[in-house]
Amino acid sequence: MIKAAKEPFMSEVRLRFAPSPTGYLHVGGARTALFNWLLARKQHGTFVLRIEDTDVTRSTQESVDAIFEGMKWLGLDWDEGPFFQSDYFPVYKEYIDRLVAEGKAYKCYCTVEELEAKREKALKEGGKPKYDGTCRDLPPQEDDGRPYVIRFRTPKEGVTSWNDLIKGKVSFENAELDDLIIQRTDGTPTYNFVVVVDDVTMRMTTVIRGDDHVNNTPRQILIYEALGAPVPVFAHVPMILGADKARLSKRHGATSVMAYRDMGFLPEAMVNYLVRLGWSYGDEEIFSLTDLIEKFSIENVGRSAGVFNPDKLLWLNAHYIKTGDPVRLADLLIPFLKERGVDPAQGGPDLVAVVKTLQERAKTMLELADGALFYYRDELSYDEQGVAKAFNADTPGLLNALVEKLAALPALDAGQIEQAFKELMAEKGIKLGQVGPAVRLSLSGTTASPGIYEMIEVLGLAETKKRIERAIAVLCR
RNA sequence: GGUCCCAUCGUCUAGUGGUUAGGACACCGGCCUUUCACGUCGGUAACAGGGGUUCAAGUCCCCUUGGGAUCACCA
Repeated sequence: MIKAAKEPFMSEVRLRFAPSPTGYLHVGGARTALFNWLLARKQHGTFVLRIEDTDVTRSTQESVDAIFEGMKWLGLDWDEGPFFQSDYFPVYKEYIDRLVAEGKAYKCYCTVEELEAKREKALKEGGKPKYDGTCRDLPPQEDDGRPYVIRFRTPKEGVTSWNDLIKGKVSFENAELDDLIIQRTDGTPTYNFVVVVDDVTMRMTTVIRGDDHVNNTPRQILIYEALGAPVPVFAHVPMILGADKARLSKRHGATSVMAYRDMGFLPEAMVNYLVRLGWSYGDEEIFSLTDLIEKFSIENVGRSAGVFNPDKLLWLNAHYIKTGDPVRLADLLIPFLKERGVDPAQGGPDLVAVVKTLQERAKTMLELADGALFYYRDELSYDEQGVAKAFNADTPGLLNALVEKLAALPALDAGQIEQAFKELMAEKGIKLGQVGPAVRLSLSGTTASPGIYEMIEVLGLAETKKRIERAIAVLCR
């Protein structure tokens, strides 16, 4: 008998991306999300999105929306969620009460001031700034109205270790850990506890997260054990650094994923770049999301931190613009064009045709937009140096002759246009260099543009004629 | 400072005891060419240092050095 494919197996992998909504989706978070998503997709598992908003004061709706927007842009969809931790406070409370009842957690009445003083004193005496356990062995007592936090009772001996999918075996002496607070004075639970409860209740099998959580992991494992829950497999992804090898931050440039969209990057370039930062597959450089689902493996993620290299991102972006579908690119280009005061829907050459002439000349959508502007502008400003070189007394005659030839063509395609140029050159006994640059300037206003034949074809006869005549009028006085 | 992690070209990396240490970005040069680009061919450039283990070490072990992370009633 064959089992239905949909039937859930205990072996099904479940992963999650769990950002805290306190800012935009940054490239590091995006990469973590991507790795989780890829592994889930590759193993036909489940990918969950969970918003870690237990810090109610720092969490914002704008940040939540920014995360959704970033995920959507990158093409990372989720199977369950989004779940918001703030919706589950009663659940956490229940688990905490259970630990207290079992003696695995206890109330601590030390005040913030007392703790601060102890920390400073310990530091001053060269000791470790750990909680000293003042309330750890207090006899159980009735509440007398004094505020308290709840601390997790960490074993004083033994070793906690795990086999990290990326880093290998990592071990901590329990004696190095102190009794962390799992519930604040105001009754809300803290991060290290909540993640564990959520990962337990959401049945996570694998946790891929940033390197900066390595030090939290032993505490969390201890909590899993106290809860009697299975411990998931961990994979700690190395950090992303700036050019100076310091943790990537705004001063290195944009860190928000959406900022890259606004700077004219394609999501596939971003995904490709991010996945290759720390992961590799032989000598291959170009990967689509579909390739990655097949080829990605967390074991091949490197252990060391990587420097974010904007140049390589740019190269990838140029690659995807060059090889991208012109129809899609044209569509994506419209907002950039509108920002520049051009609306292709209001007339002018076909945008898809325009894009085709520019694809291999643009590294970003911004460059593509800038390069496309001249096609839609009525008034061109002409590059002075170019004009000085390309225009002389013979130019008007040559240009007019060219227009006549173009007008006589049965069809205005690149092949025929080239033919017309050849005839003109033969008849006048000139080389292309004596007329080409002037045509280019007349049509585009610049010396760097798509091919002359391409431009004529895209602009069409009427517009080509108009532009050449205007150039003669303006430049040959 | 304690703890934990990391270490191959400038950068991303391949390498799993025996390689002329490979690829990619960037950079430099040739070619192509109607401009700018694209493309293409070629070049410069790395095993942090020191000890072991071994016939043999970029690969294994130790130390040093250098980076990074973390030590909250943040996540």
